[in-house]
Amino acid sequence: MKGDRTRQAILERAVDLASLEGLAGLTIGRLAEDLGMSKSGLFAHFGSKEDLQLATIEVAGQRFLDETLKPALQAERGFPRLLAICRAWLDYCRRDVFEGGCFFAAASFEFDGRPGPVRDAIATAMNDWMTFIEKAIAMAQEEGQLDSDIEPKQLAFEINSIFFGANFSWQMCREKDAIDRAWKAIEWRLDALRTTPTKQRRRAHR
Amino acid sequence: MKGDRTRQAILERAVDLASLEGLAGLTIGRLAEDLGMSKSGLFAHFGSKEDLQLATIEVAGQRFLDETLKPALQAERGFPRLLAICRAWLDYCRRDVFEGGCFFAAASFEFDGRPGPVRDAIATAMNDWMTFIEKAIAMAQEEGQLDSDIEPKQLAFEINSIFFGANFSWQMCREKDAIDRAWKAIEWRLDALRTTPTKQRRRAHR
DNA sequence: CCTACCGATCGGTAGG
DNA sequence: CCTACCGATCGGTAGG
Repeated sequence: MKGDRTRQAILERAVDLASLEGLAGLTIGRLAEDLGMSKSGLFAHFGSKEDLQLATIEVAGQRFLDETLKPALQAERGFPRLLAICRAWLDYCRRDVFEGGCFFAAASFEFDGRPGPVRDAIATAMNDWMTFIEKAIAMAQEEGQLDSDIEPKQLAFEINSIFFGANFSWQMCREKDAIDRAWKAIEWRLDALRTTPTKQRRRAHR
Repeated sequence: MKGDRTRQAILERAVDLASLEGLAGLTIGRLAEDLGMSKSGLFAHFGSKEDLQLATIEVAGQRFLDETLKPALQAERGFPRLLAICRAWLDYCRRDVFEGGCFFAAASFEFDGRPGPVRDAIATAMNDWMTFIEKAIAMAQEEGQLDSDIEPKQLAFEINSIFFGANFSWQMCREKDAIDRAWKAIEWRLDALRTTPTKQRRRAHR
């Protein structure tokens, strides 16, 4: 019980530290010092550094799910939900849900050249995420609200690219209108692909 | 003379190593072993690790300029040059000009949470690059070939986002059609914004 | 450009 | 969860 709470506290801090200084740059000594406990005491919760990294990825995924994805799923399926997901992501970026920006964007660019279980876990998480967007797109098409000519994979690629761009402008360039630009780009693209639009709704998300 | 050649050889290897394992993950010992020389012999070419990192960024910029930007500038100014720059970037991605993918994309996401001179140097390089794209867009507008209603900063943001997305799909997901998807996205966007198009040209780059 | 070092920190272990 | 360690590697220096 208490061990579980400690473990969770370690991992919550590990997630933020990793978003700031990298998942590879995460060191047990630094993390222990940050939490005011001994290195070996912290280490006892994990079998190896790799295990710590894998557990950190899992907790990051949970936080993303709780803070971003689940709320967006309240929107009605189809076009509204697709929009809600995009908005939720940009809001997650703006709110700095992870101290150093999107954990998964950082981890992806950090580990794309480092084969191993950590890279595989990040790739799986990102793949799940991309598949999730694709399904939201396909649903909007099934509802007859989105042009069926566009391949869901293509549109998901474009939307996710804008997310990377937003994270970059926000975290690296500290541009205040980073999120606005990203939202404009997504809105233009989705509005152009929209079918049977309601005038009221079009106005609502402008 | 010989010292300069050695220094250049060290930095060329440093650039590729950094693109694979990160600019922070770059260690002097690893680099020296890779090049078959002593740690201190290598270190003597630089005053500190930070100097090595800053020199690595410079050489990466030079390689990008030589292999990607300069050839694209052969295209006639305006819309053709804007297209050529985008094509050149996607080709640079596909050709793996840096062993582990785009050095600057990786460095941006790695250092956005690590204040200091290294982060500043990467931010400056990225800022120069974004400004360069913006100017290419503005030129196409001046030539009357691109819709003047679109803000150059906005379109540059969108194009650069697609570049990040392409690098991610190519390096992390190992998707063969990553570059095709990115090219499609850019082509669609630019074609929609194009004014006074020639039928012949439109067909040529489809 | 080398050998031979330095103190600090790395991931990890022993034993309690 | 701790103290007290381990060998390896880190960035960096002295002296040649």
